[in-house]
Amino acid sequence: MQLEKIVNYHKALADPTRLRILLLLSEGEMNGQALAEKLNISQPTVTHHAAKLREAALITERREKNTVYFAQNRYFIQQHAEASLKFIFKEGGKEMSEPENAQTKSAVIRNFFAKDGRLRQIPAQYKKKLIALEHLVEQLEPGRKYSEKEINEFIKQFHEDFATIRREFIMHQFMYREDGIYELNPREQWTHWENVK
Amino acid sequence: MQLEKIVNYHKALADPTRLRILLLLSEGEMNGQALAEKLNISQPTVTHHAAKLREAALITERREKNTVYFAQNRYFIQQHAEASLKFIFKEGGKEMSEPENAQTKSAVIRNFFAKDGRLRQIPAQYKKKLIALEHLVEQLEPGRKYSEKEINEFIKQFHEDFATIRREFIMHQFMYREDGIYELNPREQWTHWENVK
DNA sequence: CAACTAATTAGATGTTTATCTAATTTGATG
DNA sequence: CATCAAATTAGATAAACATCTAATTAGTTG
Repeated sequence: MQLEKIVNYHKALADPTRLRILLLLSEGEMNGQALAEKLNISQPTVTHHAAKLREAALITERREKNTVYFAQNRYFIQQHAEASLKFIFKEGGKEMSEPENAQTKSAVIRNFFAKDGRLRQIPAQYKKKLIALEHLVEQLEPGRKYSEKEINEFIKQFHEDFATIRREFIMHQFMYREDGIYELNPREQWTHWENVK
Repeated sequence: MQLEKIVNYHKALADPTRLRILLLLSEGEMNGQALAEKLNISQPTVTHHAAKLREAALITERREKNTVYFAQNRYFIQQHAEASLKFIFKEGGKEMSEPENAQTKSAVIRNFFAKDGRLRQIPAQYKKKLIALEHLVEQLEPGRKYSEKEINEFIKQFHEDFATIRREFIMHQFMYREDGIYELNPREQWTHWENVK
């Protein structure tokens, strides 16, 4: 449900300790112990808050040996802030209808992809960008594990800026990365399916 | 303290009932009883939540006879959302130095405004947008009250999308609106002066 | 002022949650 | 496999909070 998500976003930010964690992370990633020390709290407390922040998708984690590095997920922080305002101001009611949606989709693909299938440019507008990204990931094999090099090669077929696009794949949850291995996420996790449902 | 304010903002929004109140108010003002009925909660509960929302300046109240009408305070809701993101992303620390600032400013004006004074396009980048907006509002008379129509006419001299720009004027605290009457805010309230101080 | 209506305050109750210490798990490394 | 380091889980405690009913206040109107 829409409402619940927004509540959780604000709950996540409605605590001074968590805000201070995010503030520290604005300078770069940090591991649990470092946070505990900086904030003068116990490690379990950090774990507790990290869990809340993770649930709301406000941070990302990266495991190296046995230490976990936390980082801001700027993208989702911003995304949720926006969604929240839209909700309160009720600018969410007037969504595209399904057919209109499908129409937009093919229009975007026509406009942004060349005949040979290459992506002319990355759309700046949010929804269009998602459509373009989706069009790309649909050409990956579900379940297959890709190395970073393979992903780069794949993207380069369509666009020279593979680094940006690879990052967007992760950011919008089209793919999941662990230890340099990339894998397609199930469709239900793709970012804009949230919007549509 | 900065932190505390932001926490309170998110606490205010971190409750489903309060969000639903705001949602109802997005359609216009409402009194306590009506809210209680719509939401299926007791009147004291409404009072309780109204107090929280009022503390965070997210609603305004108007008393008529013995009934109190609540309304969204869209302006502050947006303002706090913005402040919150700025805080988390720490866009308060690394400011431009004054001379650099002045230089950037005239460069932005040169680039975004045509010879005849019209705004070619609204800058997408945050700081540049602020500079452009400031340049516009500087041409309004301090202390004078403008009707919405007058504001629209004023903006149309510079750019066709008066609705967006009018909204930005409010959003960034260049102007204050009440009952359709617009007035310039004192310079100290303009958004980016916060950053500079 | 009596009666009415809407709102607020008081006080009670149950739930959520931030934090701690102690115990356990995870992963790496001698 | 024993040890070490970092993180997590379990469990306890205290504070914060959402909600209710009952009592009170504020304001209006016959």
